[in-house]
Amino acid sequence: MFALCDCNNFYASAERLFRPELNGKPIVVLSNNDGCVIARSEEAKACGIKMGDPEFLVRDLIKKFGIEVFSSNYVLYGDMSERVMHNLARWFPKLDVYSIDEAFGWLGGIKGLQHYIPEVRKSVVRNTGIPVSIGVAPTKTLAKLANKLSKKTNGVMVLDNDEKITAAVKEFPVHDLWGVGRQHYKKFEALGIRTAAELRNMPEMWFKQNMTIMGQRMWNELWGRPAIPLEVMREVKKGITVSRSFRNYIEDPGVLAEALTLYASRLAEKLRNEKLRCLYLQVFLYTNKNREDHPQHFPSHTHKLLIASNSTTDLVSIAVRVSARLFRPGVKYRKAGVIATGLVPESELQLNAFYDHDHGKKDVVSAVLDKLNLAYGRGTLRMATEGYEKKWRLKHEYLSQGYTTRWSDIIKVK
DNA sequence: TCTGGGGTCCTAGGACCC
DNA sequence: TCTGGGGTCCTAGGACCC
Repeated sequence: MFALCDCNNFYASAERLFRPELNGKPIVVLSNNDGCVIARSEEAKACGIKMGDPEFLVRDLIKKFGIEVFSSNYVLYGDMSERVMHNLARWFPKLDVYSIDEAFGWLGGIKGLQHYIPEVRKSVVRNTGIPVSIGVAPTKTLAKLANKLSKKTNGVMVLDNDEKITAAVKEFPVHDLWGVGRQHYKKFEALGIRTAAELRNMPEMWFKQNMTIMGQRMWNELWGRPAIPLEVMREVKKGITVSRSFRNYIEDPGVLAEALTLYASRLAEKLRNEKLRCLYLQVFLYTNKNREDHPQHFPSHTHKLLIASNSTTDLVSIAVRVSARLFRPGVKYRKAGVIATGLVPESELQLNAFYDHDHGKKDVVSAVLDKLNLAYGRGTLRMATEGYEKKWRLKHEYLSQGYTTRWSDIIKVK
């Protein structure tokens, strides 16, 4: 049996934990650049704010209901997430951390789940202050479904026999199923398939033909046969991305180079943190696809490195060079990013016989960079091409404090 | 004026290999 | 008239996830 544990309204709950006067009040958390709503308390949902709503379109609702607004504070959410996962890990023989606010727990032969699961839930809420919901079923897909249903009751739903599963899928809307997005839903709608029960009654081959092998797995999972295994070692990443929207449009290649310098520097830091180097560096630019009156341009290029690297100077110089080639005059760019792929462990550096490598000099520079920036704050020492003014930098007008990660921000008790 | 960021997996097609 | 079979690697694009 699998348990899917999910934090309720995670970012909103994390913000409210340190502002208890907001209990019972509507609050929302905005995406980076204060662009759109990515988390809502139950009270905010009741005000009619929807997931993904652009902030400027719901500004009137926010004012009308006095909704408290927060910018994303990922340092805080990351730290709270660690606490929740640490607590969950004590209750399950194996834990598969699936996202910042969700984990699959494997229950092995644990008996008496109807009593055990509520205990898990109570313990996590007591120890972290974050409310969680838990759904239990024989497969991951059904556990996700049980979890959704649990949110309407007391936060726990255990589907441990066929009768309970059949009852649960009977009226469950297909678009709420794990693995069904907008495109698949459109197809189901055209065929008149509304519920999970109706969907799983389709033949296996129909799933395979219409939804590739992913659909075939879903079909098996809906019938209680596990097709998606637990992944306890999820941390081996395939790629690492740093990308951001700009506060304003960028139309100047020099300013674009500033942004790419910052992103590539952050990417190099992330690689070094994970003790990885990359063999490929992809650079991409985006225009605003919501503006039909703007010329659109989504160029991208993947550069192959001769030797895998995680050095700031290497990645920055490639990113700046590539971005200059991708840039087209007269286009308003909205977003840019860098993606590192072909990741290899730092310890397994493969040298190139035809390349005059630097015998580790760049590693020394990177180490100095990391040491100074750790001691004196991120960005203390940086590449000159990053610029000084940075008018394109993210908007973060409603940022809360680093309550659990910065000494000066710790809450004082009178 | 104002619409996020970071991922995964799958498929198809091209280039290349023997 | 009629031009193989079996691979790998890479890229681009689609769909989905939180």
